[in-house]
Amino acid sequence: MAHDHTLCPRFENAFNLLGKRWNGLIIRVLMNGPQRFKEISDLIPGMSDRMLAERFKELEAAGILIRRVYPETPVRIEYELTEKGHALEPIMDAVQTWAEKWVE
Amino acid sequence: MAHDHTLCPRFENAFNLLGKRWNGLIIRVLMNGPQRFKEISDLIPGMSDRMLAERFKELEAAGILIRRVYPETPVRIEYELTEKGHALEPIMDAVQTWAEKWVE
DNA sequence: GTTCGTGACTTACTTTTAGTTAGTCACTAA
DNA sequence: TTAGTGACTAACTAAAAGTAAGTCACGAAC
Repeated sequence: MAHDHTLCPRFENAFNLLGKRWNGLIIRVLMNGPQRFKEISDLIPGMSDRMLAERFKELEAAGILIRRVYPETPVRIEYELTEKGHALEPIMDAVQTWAEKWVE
Repeated sequence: MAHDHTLCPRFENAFNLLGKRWNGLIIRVLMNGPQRFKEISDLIPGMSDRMLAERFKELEAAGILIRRVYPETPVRIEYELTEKGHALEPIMDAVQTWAEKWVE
């Protein structure tokens, strides 16, 4: 057998996150700073609230974002990228660059 | 209503591709040059042949790769990135960099 | 003081997508 | 003649996503 350019397991793991529907868009939207549930929902056309709630839980568990509760009246809840989440910015930028050149 | 940082439709479109399971890994593997069905299949653990065949069709339709048939005996079929596909390299590199720093 | 609206979800149900197993077809080697 | 390989395809089941409606706490409007 020849040499195998086997996949890096960290790379695979990264694409388990990014390669899941909506995650890229959610992260992209949060790059503009913390936002509330409804704001994000409004910015991503086609995504249902159910999906957004589900993704938030996964992304929080993965350490990409945090959920902050401000106990005002009415209560305000914001979602914000962690350092790990912000570190995805170069990826988002690269996608944007590619998309501008090659999409449509 | 405040300003809306609405999503760029090209970006959205790009993530329709990258945000689909297996696509990132398939593209990553093809960055190392043209490869055959079975080689790619062997390099991506957990992905079935059915999925690979389906993804190839989609990625070919999206202009990311081409299917080349070499009429030898036995016939040899290779999948190769197009220019558009190769242009995804900075994204793959950015994912790799992020993964090395933040995954596991 | 009851309905109306908003924000952040949850539940129940349907459809779509993915995973699993087996099969096909054209060869070639034993 | 049988077994194996490469590149798929078909049939079926399981998991994920989509859709619609509901909940709960509140505050404002009629």
